Amino acid sequence: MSDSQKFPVAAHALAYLAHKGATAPEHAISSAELAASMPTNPVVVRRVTAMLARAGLIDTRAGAGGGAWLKLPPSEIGLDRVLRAVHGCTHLGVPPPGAAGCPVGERIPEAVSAAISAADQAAATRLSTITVADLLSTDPEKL
Amino acid sequence: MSDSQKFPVAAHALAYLAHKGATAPEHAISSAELAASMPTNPVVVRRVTAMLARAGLIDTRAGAGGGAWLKLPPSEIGLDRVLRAVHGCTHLGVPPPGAAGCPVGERIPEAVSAAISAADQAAATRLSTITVADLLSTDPEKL
DNA sequence: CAATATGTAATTGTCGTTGTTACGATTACA
DNA sequence: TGTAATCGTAACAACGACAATTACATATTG
Repeated sequence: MSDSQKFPVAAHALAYLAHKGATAPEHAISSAELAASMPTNPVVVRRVTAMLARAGLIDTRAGAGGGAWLKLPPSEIGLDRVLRAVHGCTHLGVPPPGAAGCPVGERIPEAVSAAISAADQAAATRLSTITVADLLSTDPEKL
Repeated sequence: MSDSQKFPVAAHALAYLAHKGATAPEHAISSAELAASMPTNPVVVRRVTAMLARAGLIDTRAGAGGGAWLKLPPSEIGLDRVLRAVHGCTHLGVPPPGAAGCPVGERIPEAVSAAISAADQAAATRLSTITVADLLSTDPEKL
């Protein structure tokens, strides 16, 4: 599996919505405007916003004057939820199968897998301490 | 950038060396044997062991009876060092450049970048609590 | 000298992602 | 009711990264 830019794009989009005060259908932001702020392609943005909508973080509406808006206050959207929304993980790799025959050697892959999962969870836990609102603060208090 | 299997391969190789008691040149394990335990290609293993050697975790020797052996006790090799040795990271993505013009929007990418770095560091810190020796323990006390 | 083994370059095939176009469905507004 | 705007998604090509493989110079043992 290859690297994906979905998480940074999602985080940027949510921060942009928060910055623009898009918290209701009347203030929806179009994928074209979000894409211009990256900058990237509107379709790329819609692919991500569709996932964020499925995760319940935003709502979207088609049609003239449509677009996306936040369903929650920016201070209540932890980045771990954003990562999960786009099916992200740390991508540290997948353990090799492990050769059959050696009783000890066969267990190495699952131990490596457990270590990767632990790292994955640690990253998610750290991201949970950062919210979309934090992405807009001018001071670098979040590190 | 695509996913890399370097970290799992490195972790597996180190655990295999520890399991085989390869702690001195006389007990060197060849890349062919390591590759067979994955299983993968010997060249893939050598690419990784070369990085581990540069990081000072193992030593290697060419020639008949050559191969790789550990330079440190397995209990002193934290997996964060292994990850750094293979130049690994969480691969959460790279923030988009951010469109020029909006003074607030321009700062979003660096905020996202800081969040990704924080997640990266959290993952490394978690991996530092797991050693190569832990990968061989039969009980799943590491999670 | 022959056999074994590393380190690295070059090549190929595969796979995932991005960017793009296209299209049907939905919505606002005149 | 008609027109324009907008989403969601499919289809496609271009691109890049990686694994696997072959090849070879170098190093070491016996």
